[in-house]
Amino acid sequence: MKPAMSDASCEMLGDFFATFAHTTRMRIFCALQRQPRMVTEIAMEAGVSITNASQHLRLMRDRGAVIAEKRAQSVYYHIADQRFIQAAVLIREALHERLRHEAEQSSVRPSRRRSPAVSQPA
Amino acid sequence: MKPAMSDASCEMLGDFFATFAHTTRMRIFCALQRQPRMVTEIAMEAGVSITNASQHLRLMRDRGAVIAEKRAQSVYYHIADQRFIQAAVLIREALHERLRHEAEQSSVRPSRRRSPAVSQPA
DNA sequence: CTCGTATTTGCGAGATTACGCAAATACGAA
DNA sequence: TTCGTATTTGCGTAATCTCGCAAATACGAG
Repeated sequence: MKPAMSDASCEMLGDFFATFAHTTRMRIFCALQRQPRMVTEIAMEAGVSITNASQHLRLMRDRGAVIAEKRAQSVYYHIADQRFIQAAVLIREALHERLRHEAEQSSVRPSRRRSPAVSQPA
Repeated sequence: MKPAMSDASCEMLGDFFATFAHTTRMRIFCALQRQPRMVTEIAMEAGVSITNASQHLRLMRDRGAVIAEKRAQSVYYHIADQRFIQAAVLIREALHERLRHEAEQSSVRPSRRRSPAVSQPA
């Protein structure tokens, strides 16, 4: 029964998912999808302080999600790998689809919790 | 300058990434890729207590990452959407590739931090 | 060198998350 | 119903994360 992914891979992936597990960092990620940006711009687009943007960017950089490049007196950041964007797209589609289904459900049956708890056998 | 993703989408995606932002949950995710499993099995494969597995599973279920189904006296869990697996594969490949590159680099230059800090212009 | 812009860092408080333990449920079998 | 297996929940503590503020750097322009 060999694991599909080693323990090390699981830890690495878990850490990486944590990189995007924050609304602000996800907003930063979105902003960078369009083009490289300097910290001040990123902070503005994400609606946070420059200090805070820098803190999040450091975390993302340390985990390999983004890459920093110095140009003149500014530091420009860009996404490290296009596959991160592809992955986010896949997830977003799946979540949106689920939202649509839930919307349909709730028009028939009144709401309950965020996701169906345990489906009972028919 | 319209956002590639709305604020709501960013929050939703951020929350979702948090769902996998933990080594144990990633291990659970791996275990479930092979086939549906009951809590006891999951706990064993992930190397955690049953209580703890149940706690993580609840979080994952509430966020729509996995689906629970009752069979006899057990509850079987499975991954809610194949795209989550595809996304993880994309990310894993990107990270592994980066690891390989870093390994090559470090055989030339001694290591420093986890990711290159700021690349200097040539 | 001195100034000003751009970014990073140290630090502490507040908020959130993780996990063990004990107790509560759920439910099929006898 | 009573028992036993399977799972969930409540709760308190420990660990981690987030963010603002002040201070430190980095560096091009004058």
